[in-house]
Amino acid sequence: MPTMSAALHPTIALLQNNSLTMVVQQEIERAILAGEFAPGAKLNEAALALKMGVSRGPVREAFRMLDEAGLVRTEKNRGVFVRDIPVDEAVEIYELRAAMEESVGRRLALQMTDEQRAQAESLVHAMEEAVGARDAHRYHLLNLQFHDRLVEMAGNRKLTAIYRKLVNEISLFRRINLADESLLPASAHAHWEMLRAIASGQPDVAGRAMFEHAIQSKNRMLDNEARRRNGTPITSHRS
Amino acid sequence: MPTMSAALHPTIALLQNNSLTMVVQQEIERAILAGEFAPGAKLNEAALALKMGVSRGPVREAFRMLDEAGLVRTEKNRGVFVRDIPVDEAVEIYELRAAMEESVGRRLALQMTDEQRAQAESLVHAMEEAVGARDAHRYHLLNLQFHDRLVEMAGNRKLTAIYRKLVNEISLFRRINLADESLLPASAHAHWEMLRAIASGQPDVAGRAMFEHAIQSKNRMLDNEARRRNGTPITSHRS
DNA sequence: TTTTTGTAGATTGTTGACAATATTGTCGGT
DNA sequence: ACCGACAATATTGTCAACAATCTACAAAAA
Repeated sequence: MPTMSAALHPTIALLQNNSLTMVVQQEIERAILAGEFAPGAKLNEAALALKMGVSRGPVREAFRMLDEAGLVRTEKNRGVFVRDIPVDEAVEIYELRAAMEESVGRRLALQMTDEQRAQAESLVHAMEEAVGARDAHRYHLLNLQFHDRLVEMAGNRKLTAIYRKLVNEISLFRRINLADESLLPASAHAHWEMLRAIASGQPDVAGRAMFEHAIQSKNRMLDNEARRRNGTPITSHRS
Repeated sequence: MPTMSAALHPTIALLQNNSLTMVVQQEIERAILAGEFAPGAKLNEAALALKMGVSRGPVREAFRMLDEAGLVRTEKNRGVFVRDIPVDEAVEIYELRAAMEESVGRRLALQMTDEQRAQAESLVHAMEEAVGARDAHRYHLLNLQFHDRLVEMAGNRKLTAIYRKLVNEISLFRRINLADESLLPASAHAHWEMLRAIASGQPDVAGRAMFEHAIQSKNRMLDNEARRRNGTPITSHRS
């Protein structure tokens, strides 16, 4: 019997490369990021194992991975809980992400290809369409994708991997953080500005643009947080 | 009976917070970073479990944590191996670290206290003593400590945690990377320059100083790598 | 009422056994 | 000597059972 390419049998390749631990880890991570487990919620080993049709061993191993990745927190003899990111840590993540995006901007100013720029521009176009359709959710997804692609284009895989982990963690912070629709047009415009800064070929300009954009994102988050604490009065937005 | 602070009973607190998995994870991590397991070496579950007097369960859970932390790599049905960082990934880590240190420099220029500066200066003094004693190993440790402290002083715990993971990973890259003694005096001088740039209070100057220092560290690594491939001719050093 | 104590149930921590897979060694054949 | 097939061994993947710990609730004491 001739050996056939595993690519032709995706299900076989799946089982060959993915241990139960990996499958369980990905499924729990997906569920957490999808909001199916709220931040602070307790994850029950036996219940999860039963639901996924495996024993507790793989579930426990998956828990250790998710803990190291920062998505859950483990308390000895008490269990694991979906992490609830405190505000100060969210601020730290936003600021660290800003520094990383600044670095990305500098790099892209020097090396972004025409094809890459076209790809990024098509994403902003799609964002504008989402704005026109008043589809804040779709806009949010495209926004995430836009930044992810830029980071990826910088070509530093380690940076990309860490950036994605940070994005995952920040998504655990107050999921009710959808920008209100009135801000979307300005946000779309800001993305054109970033691409223009990158296209200028000046690393400092591009880096500064991406940094400032990320800091504004942090400030919006802080505004939302303050509004929430004060009983949601509609305040003016920071610069 | 009044509840007593756990801090008064350190041994009790130790057992309460450390599961076997945690102990095993820390011990394996220590052994890897100490070079007791060479990069690429296979880690045998049963052997490790036997040596540490536990069953394979906690060892497997520790493996998943170390995998997520980037210290080992897991191949299904084949086992886990100490990661051997390829050159291109080492370059990525150095460049990412440079971006992070630039961010640290900027922040420190604005917020470093006199006490913190004195602490940093005392570390550089100790480094100069190590130079005088021709103690390259001690110099190396102080160098690591100096940068770690600066990063910590920036006050972003997330950044600090990720920085330390990067330092751990880079230590898996060609452990025979000790700088030759002739370079040490210049290196010590460079650290004074960084502190001076921070003390200037100008974020751009301080950030630039720390970035350049990190990039030089990357270039030294690349020089060593090239020398190794060419059969160790003594080349001139990059700027 | 409030606090404490004790017990039953549930949950996590750990272990050893079994199944699945990979690695090593052996034996003919060429 | 070299190569492939096949058995023997070792190692990893998974599971189910047992031990340790925590939680909830009720009874007893202050």
